[in-house]
Amino acid sequence: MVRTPILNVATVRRLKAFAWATDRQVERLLSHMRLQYVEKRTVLFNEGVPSDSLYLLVSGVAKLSLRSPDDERVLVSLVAPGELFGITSLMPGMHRAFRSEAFSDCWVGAVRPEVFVTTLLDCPFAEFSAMMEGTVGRWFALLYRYTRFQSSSLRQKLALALLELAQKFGVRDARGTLLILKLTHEDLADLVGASRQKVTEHMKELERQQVLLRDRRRLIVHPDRLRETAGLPVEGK
Amino acid sequence: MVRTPILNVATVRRLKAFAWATDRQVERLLSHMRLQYVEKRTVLFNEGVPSDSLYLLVSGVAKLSLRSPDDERVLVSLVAPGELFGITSLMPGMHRAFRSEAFSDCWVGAVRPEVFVTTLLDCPFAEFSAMMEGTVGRWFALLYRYTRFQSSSLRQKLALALLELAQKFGVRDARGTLLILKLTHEDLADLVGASRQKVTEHMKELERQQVLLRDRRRLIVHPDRLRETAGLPVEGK
DNA sequence: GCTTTTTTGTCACCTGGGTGACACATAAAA
DNA sequence: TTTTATGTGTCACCCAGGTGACAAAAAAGC
Repeated sequence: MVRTPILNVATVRRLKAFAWATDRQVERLLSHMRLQYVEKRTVLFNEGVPSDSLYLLVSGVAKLSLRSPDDERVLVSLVAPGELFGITSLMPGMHRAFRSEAFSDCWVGAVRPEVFVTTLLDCPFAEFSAMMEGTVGRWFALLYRYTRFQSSSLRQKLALALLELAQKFGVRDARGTLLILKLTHEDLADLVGASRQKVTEHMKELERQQVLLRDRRRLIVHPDRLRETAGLPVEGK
Repeated sequence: MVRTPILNVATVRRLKAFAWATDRQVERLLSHMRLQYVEKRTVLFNEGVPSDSLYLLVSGVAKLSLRSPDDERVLVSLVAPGELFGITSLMPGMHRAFRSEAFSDCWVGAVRPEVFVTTLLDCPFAEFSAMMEGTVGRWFALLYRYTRFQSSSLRQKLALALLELAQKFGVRDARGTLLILKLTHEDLADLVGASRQKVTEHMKELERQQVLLRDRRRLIVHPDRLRETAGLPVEGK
């Protein structure tokens, strides 16, 4: 049988979690936290599902991972005791970016993000949440792109990078999405971490496959086809 | 001559920045924002320097980059008008993670992070800042590792990953830093996005070079030497 | 217009790391 | 103990993508 750990202020301090909070705040937070035992290899949440809880790892090791286009698992990070995870729950309506599962047997504490914010910060959740999205939301998107890069071919990386650019700099056009940027192949190479020559080759190929086209030195891309070549799920499919 | 843009509530709304804030809040924020013109290729801030300002890109395109071990520039991201950047300033004492420079001629607005937080959130900066660090700080470290990965060899990626693990799971030991984790080469391979076989080869080699050693199935690493093989600046050098 | 610089396209060649295969070692289960 | 599974070490072979080199095309200066 597994002994339930004691979760009090002293334990939290030892874990070096919530270092900035006062004892009273920690106490209040703990009173709202439900402790659960998660057996090795059990999935705590899956990527893509709505995120309604924030987790504190009390003991054991947790694992964050991602399913790549070619169906491999990318291990994004290992979570140590004392760490908070599942922080997509702090941004409004955001879905889980990664899957979380127990790497070893774990004890985790779960709280509702609203409770977390209001007890520790004394500020309405909706406001804090909007603020987070406005400031770190984009950083999260970057992390997402980079973790995807891990297991992608150059072609896929290019598609991923172009998709991001289309979101930021794209305007609708009769022929697709026009990027209001003059980018050289070298810029793209720096963005995906590849050589200029290979980028040229792949861009030619993408053009041939009608994934994108060029009007003088401006790019016009076709987001759906980019998603396809990037190995992402295509909208409405 | 360059015409100074008008920065008022309407402009901000058009840029879709601070969508969650009220008109009054935006007005107050703008009154504290100093607008500046940044010519193409000019560096706004460098990686490693203290971060004391938060920026809003008003027009043009900005660029975030990183210097890799072998002295190349990794283009991390392009910033579009309406985006906030320089958000390390929202975490206490954090230094700039990336260099920012103008990709094209830009207009940027700069605010002090304290002003930003207190006008938009009505909560003491120190508290918000600590909260940010406690929640998204680790995510930032992840992004940092992944951007470094971009231009690294497998050996360097391994060193980088092991350093992160040493920070999270390491305890001091007579022989170095002991990782209190049982990791297989396959786990490491998933973490750095490589094949199990090559990881085995490189781990053997690192062992031979006394960068790490193994006690049964536990790793003992030497952080300084890891930093060296990862191509990071070594402490106290 | 002409000249200079920057970008693009395309080679041939090299290398780091992926793949499959298989022996050996270690651990867990019976 | 023996059996069975799970890691580790090491091959030989292949391929995506890096490198250098150079010509053609486009932009930018003048």
